Amino acid sequence: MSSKPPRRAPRQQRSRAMVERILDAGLAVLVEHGYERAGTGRVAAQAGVSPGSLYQYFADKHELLARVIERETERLRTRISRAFVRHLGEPTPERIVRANVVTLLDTFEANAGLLRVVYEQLPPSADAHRTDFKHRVDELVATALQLQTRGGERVEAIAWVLVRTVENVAINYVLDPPPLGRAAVVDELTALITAYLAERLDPGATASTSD
Amino acid sequence: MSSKPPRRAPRQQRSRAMVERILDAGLAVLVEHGYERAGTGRVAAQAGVSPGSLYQYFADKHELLARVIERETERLRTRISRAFVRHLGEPTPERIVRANVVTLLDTFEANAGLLRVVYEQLPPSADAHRTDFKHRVDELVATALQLQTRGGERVEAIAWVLVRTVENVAINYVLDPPPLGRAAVVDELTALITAYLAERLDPGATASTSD
Amino acid sequence: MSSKPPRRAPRQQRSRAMVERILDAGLAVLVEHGYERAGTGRVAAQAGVSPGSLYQYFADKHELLARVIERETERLRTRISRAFVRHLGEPTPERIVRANVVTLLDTFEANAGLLRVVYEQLPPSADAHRTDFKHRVDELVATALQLQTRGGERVEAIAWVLVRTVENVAINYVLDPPPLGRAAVVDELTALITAYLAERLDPGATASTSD
Amino acid sequence: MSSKPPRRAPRQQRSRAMVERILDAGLAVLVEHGYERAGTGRVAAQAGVSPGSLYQYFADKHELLARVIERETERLRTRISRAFVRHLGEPTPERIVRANVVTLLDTFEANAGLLRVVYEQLPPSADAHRTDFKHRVDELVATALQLQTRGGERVEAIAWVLVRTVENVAINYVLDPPPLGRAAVVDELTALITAYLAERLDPGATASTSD
DNA sequence: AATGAATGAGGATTCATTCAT
DNA sequence: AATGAATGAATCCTCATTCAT
Repeated sequence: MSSKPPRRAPRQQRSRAMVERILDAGLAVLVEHGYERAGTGRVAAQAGVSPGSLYQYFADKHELLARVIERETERLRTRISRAFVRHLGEPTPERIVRANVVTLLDTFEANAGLLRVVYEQLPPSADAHRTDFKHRVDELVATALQLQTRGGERVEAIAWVLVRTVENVAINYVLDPPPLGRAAVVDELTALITAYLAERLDPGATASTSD
Repeated sequence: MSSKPPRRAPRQQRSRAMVERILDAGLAVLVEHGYERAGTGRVAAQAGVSPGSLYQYFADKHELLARVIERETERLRTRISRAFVRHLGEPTPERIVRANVVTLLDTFEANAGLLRVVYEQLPPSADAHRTDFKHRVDELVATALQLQTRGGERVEAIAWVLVRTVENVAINYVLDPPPLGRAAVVDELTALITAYLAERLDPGATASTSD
Repeated sequence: MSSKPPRRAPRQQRSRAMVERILDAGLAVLVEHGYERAGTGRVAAQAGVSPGSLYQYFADKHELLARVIERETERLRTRISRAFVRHLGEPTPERIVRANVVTLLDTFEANAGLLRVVYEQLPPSADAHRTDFKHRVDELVATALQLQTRGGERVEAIAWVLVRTVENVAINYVLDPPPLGRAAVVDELTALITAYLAERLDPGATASTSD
Repeated sequence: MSSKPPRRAPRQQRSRAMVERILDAGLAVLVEHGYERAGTGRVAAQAGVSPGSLYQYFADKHELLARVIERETERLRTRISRAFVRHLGEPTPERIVRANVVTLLDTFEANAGLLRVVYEQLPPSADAHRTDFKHRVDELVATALQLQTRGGERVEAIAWVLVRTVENVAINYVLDPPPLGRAAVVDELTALITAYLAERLDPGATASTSD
């Protein structure tokens, strides 16, 4: 059905600038008005561009908004990934975990508006990226665990649980801040992860809870 | 925000039945079509009621949908809370945790359609209830921890982190099922919580993080 | 693809009146602005109705315009058919033919605006009716010829040629009037048909009809 | 109506070639997509030219399409006229008529796509040429009749009726083919014309043409 | 002369809401 | 209380046309 002609990839400099302008405007509108109210008209106006111009570069409204979210998501991913690698130099596992928690909270706090849209208003059609993103992080974390430890087969399950745990605690801290103070959240989250990893990756050390 | 005059609460029995019919229809439409496509027309048709009648009981579309979500959320909360209390009779902490994890996954799996809407498509305007819901669960869990242990001041922070952890792991298990198998998820989540609680509530037992 | 819900058939009196108002407006707009410029906005304005109301009764723009044309075509057909039957009482074939020619020119002249749209601007999508209409006339004329004469197998071919001949001469007389005077056109067209029928249906005889 | 300044007639050879390319493209698009969907963008793309270039040679979209139709119409007219003259050498009037009928059907069949556009979708603005075309044919036929016979003053009326008759029968044969077979159509149309001409131009005689 | 990015008015359609019945 | 026809603002998208390069 939808045989829309693919929009031309911007090659000229002016075009590229225009695309950036539109994506910037899309982000602003998305954050200010939410997904449902992010109309093409509003985006065009915000970008100082005519409505028709949007369609020079994006097949329709959904592609435009998907690209906005894709770009921003990618930015976050890059920042977090780099910090992750950097933090591997920390001296103890607890320090590694803590440093990553801090980075995560910082990054999320700096992008609260975007996260609100991404986590609370994305229609299923635009969902693909969030899902893909997490799966890639799963693999990254599983790999890191595998390398760092003599972790067995459970590594994937552990990574999966960890990623979802950290994600949501951090998201909630930003989008629905608890009356706890940031330090407490960092401490608790760090403790949660550290205890879990100690239990799972270094089983001899302590014991399974009670039995 | 909403300066609309509040509609009269239905007192007649017929009215109450009508409200239920509309809420039922709202739920069905929400689950089948998603938030954006949950139009008043569709809800009215599904309820076998005229569009105008909706406004006898709800100020506008958003109040209607918010009430749908409120009602369903409350149902879930009740079910989970009751099970929580029941599970306190389990013999060991690990068994208590595990039983609650299982209940949670069961309940969420049985309401996947609703959860998808609530967790992926809610506009900010309809968001209030998810938040309230979690705050009440926070209190519940904090209280239980307080009673069960000699846990100190950190109880609230622990409860907050725990609730968010469990919530999201369970939600993800239902809405974006991992290639892990249910048993693995139950085991890991149980281990995560148990290790964390042992660490925090029974600090002497194992290692402390940094100190 | 197009699973548009069928519009409700108007049962109330008010609804029926509304449909008529819209169709009247559609005709007026069609005649004044032509098919391409017959926008839903213009039709609604002309009808003194809101744009949305159009869609209460018509699935889309094309259904609306098709219904306008259908209704008018049917009116013309009825008028011409009745006259056709009436004219069978004329004393000679030549008089029958002449009477029908006159009726045709009269009717077409009275609906020149509509005919211009129907014959010069109909997109293929709206074409079905013109075609159906002519096929029905073909059958009517073939039947009449069969009854009136001992005409053999060629009756269908004769009817087909006759219908197209008369149609276009009459249409051209109205839409692109020749510098001939109406009487001359009536005479010639009558002579054309009469000579043809005499030749084909009464092969042994000579030309002249009367006698 | 069109108060736009007339574009300069192309004098350079390259320009002339460009105009031809555009007209060719216009014809292709017109035949493939119909009048309404014959956008300037599509024509430019088909011609391998930029949209802006169109306006170097044509004041607007309508002039462009009108010129396309003008050129094609002229081609048809030329072909038919030449055949007409050639056919005057046939031995009997009936043979002359038949030969022309055959030529007409052949030519129309070979240009069905164009005719569909011209006869079913032309907006009034592009209509002028069809009209002109027929008037010139009228004169041609009237002259021929005048020369061939001692036909009196009615010659013009006869030509007018004849041209419209033949036109529409042929058009219908191509655009909405009857279930008759080509031979039958040729026979009937020939008979129609022959009988009519005999009656009108040779009034004393009987039906058959003889010589 | 040619380009093609940018324009922006225009058009079809939807849908939350109202109100006469 | 209920109805459902009517509303009309809002939305997405197209396309003829222009103009800086």
